[in-house]
Amino acid sequence: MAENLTLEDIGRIAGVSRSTVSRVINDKSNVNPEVRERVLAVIERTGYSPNVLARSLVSGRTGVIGLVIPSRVHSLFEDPYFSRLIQGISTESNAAGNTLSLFIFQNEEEEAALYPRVVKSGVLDGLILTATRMADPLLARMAVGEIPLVIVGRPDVDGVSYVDVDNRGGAVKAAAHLADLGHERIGLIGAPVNTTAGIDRLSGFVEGLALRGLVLHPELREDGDYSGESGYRAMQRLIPKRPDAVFAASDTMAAGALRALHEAGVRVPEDIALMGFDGLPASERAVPPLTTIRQPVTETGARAVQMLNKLISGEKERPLVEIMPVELVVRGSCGAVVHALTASSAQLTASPA
Amino acid sequence: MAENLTLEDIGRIAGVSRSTVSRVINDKSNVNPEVRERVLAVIERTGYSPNVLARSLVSGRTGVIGLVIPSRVHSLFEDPYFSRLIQGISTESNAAGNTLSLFIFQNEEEEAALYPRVVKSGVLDGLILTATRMADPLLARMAVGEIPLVIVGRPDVDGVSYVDVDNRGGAVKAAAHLADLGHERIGLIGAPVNTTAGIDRLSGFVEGLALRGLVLHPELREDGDYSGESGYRAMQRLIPKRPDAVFAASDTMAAGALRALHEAGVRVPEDIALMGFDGLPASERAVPPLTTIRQPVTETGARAVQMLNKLISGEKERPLVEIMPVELVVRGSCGAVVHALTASSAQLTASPA
DNA sequence: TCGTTCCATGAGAGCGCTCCCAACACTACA
DNA sequence: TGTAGTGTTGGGAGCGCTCTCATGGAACGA
Repeated sequence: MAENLTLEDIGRIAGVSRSTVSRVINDKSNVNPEVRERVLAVIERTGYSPNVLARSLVSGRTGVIGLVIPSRVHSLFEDPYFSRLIQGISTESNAAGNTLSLFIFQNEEEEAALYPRVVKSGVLDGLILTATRMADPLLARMAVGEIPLVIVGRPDVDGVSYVDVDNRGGAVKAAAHLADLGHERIGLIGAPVNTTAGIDRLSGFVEGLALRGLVLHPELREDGDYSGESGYRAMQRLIPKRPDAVFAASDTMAAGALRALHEAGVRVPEDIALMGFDGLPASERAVPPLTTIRQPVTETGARAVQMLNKLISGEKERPLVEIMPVELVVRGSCGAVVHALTASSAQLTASPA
Repeated sequence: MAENLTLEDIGRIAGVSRSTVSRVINDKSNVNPEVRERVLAVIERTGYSPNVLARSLVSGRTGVIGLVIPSRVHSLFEDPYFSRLIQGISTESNAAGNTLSLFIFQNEEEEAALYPRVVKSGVLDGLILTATRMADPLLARMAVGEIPLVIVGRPDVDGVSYVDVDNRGGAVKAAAHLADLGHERIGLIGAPVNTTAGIDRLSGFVEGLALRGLVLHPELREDGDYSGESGYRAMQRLIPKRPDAVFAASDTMAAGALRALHEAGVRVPEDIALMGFDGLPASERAVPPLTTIRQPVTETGARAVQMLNKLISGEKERPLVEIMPVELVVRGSCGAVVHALTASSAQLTASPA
C-alpha cells in the first residue's frame, strides 16, 4: 500500500540491514533461512516492490526491449500481420520477464529524432526491427552494434542477426502446387521488390516453375504493395492476359484479386486458380476459401525475442539466423479440394489433383 | 560513438563541472552563453546522450507510459480497431516525448502477475487501459490511484478519467437514418452487453427508434461479439424474421452480416438496408459500400495520451472526461445514395431518401 | 586453549544524474 | 572604501539499488 518503501525501510522493519534484504530479494544463497523468512514476511505484508530504475542504474540492465516499426508501414492499419507479430513478441516478452516498448515511426524525421533518444539513453537492453527495406537507412544506423539487434525478415546487409520465414521455399511450393494441378499460364501478383520478402517470393516462384519446366511470362507478372487495393488493380490488369492460375504474394492482395475476379465474372477456381501467401484467418473465410502458404507469424515474433535475449545475455557472439518453416494450406481456390462448407456461390468440383 | 560518457566526462572535456553541463542540458538560464556554446559543442562532437535511468531515479519521472490491452481481446488479430488505436497512441506519445510500453495480457494470471511488477516498480508515469468490461477486476485493481490512469472507453465505475466516443449518439443517428429512409422493421446486431460500448450503442439505438415512434422488436435483436463470424451468424438468425433494415454495432459484424445476406440471396440495399458502426477503411470497399457511423479511433488514442499527461503533470486533480464525436457516413448499403464506383454486383438505384 | 576456516551480516562506495547551497567575481551604490 | 546585490560556477548530498569487503561469531581441528 505505502508508496515509497525502500530496501532500507524493509530492513529496519525486519531488523536487518539493507544488504540482507537485497540478498533475500535476489535469492543469494548466504542468508540465514530464519532471517530470510522474516524478511519475506515483511515484504509480503508491506507490498514492497523494488525500484526498477535504481536497480537498472547499477546493473546496467533494464529488461526493456524495443520494437521498431518504421514509417512506411501504413498497412499497419490494414494488414493483420503486424497485429499478430506484435502479439507474438509481446507474449514472449512477458514470459521472458521483459518489458516491451513500441516505437512506431510516422516518417523519417521521427526515426532520426527518436533513434538517439531511444538507443543511447540506456533504457533499452535490445531492439527488434521489423519491415526493413533494401538499403534501409534505419537499419544502417542501428546495425553499428551499439545495442543488441534482431531483425524480423531477412536484411540486405551482413553481420546482423535475424529471424525470417522461408519465403523462397514457400513460393517454390506455391508454384509447384499450381503446376501440379495442371496449370501452365501461371501469373504472379508480386510483393514489392524493394523488400527482401518480395525478392525471395519472386525468385522462389520462378524457381518453383522452373522445377516443373515452366517459366513466368513477363506479361503475367504484376507487382503490388501488399494492400488489397493493389491486388485488385493487379488482377484487373492480369485478366485480359488470360492466365489459368495466379499466385498472389500475400493473402491481402489475393483478397483484392478475388474481388476483381468476382466483378469481372471470372469464376474461381473453375476459370482461374488463385493462391495467396500468409495464411491469415481471413483467407479461410474467403469465397472460395483461399489456398495459401501459411507462415508462422506469432512464432516468428516469439523467436525474435528469444534470439534477442540470447544476444543480450552475451551467450552468442556470432550473428544468429533462423528461418521459420512455411506450410502449404490447400483449400478451395485452386480447385484441388471441395470446400462445401463456406463455399456458396457455386458447387466446386475437384479438378484432377 | 564512445559508449559510456557521463556528465562528468563532458565537463572535463569542456573544462567545466558536472553541474554546469547539467544546467546546459536542462536549459537552465544562469549559464554564461560562451560556456554554454562550448559545452554544446562537446556534446555534439562526442554524441553524448544523458542516461535516462539516472535522471529518472532523481526526478521520479520516466516519461514512459503504459498501454494495457487485456486478455479478452482475441480480436486484436482481426479487428483493425486496436491497430489504429495503438497507432494514435504511439504517434501522440512520440510527439509528447513519451516512450510507450505495451502490455498485452493473454490471460488473467498474466494480468495479476504483471500488474505489481509494472505499476509498483516505478517505471511508468501513467497508464492507459483499453477494452475494459463491466466489473473488470483489472480496472478495480488499477483505479485505486497509485498511478495516473486513463481509460479508453467509458468505465462502469466513477472517479476514473476516460476518453470515449459518442456511442450512444452514434446509435441514435443510425436509428434515425434508417427510420428516415422509411424502414420500420429495423433489427439490431448488438455489441456485447458486458461492455459499456455495447450498452450505449443498444440504448442509443432504442432511443433513436423511439424518437421516430418505432420500437426494437425483441425478435429482431441478436447480439454478437464484434467478430465477423458472430455478425454472420446473427444475420442468419435474423433473415427469417424479415427485417427491412439492420444496424450492426460494428463494421466487422456488418461485414459478416453482408456475407450471410449474399449467401442467402438477399439483396442489399434493395431487399434490406444494412448499417455498421466504426467507419473502418474496409467498410468503404464492401459491396455495396457500407453506410456506417465513423468513430475517430486515432484521435481518441491521441486524446488519451494528452489527458494522461495532464494527469501526470498534476495540472488537473478531478477525473477528466472527454467524449469524441462520431459521424454518420452515408454510402450505398442503405439505399440512400448510389455508389456506382465500387458497386459491381448490381446497379443500385436510389431509394427515396 | 588457540588459531583457522566458514558463514552470516553490515557498512561503504558508487551507478549517473539533479538539486541545493556555498563560493566566487564582478558591479553598483552609499 | 565598504557593503549589498547579481550572475555564474563547483561541490556535496542523495535518489534506491548492487557489489565488494571487512567484521564478528560459531565451529572445527590441533
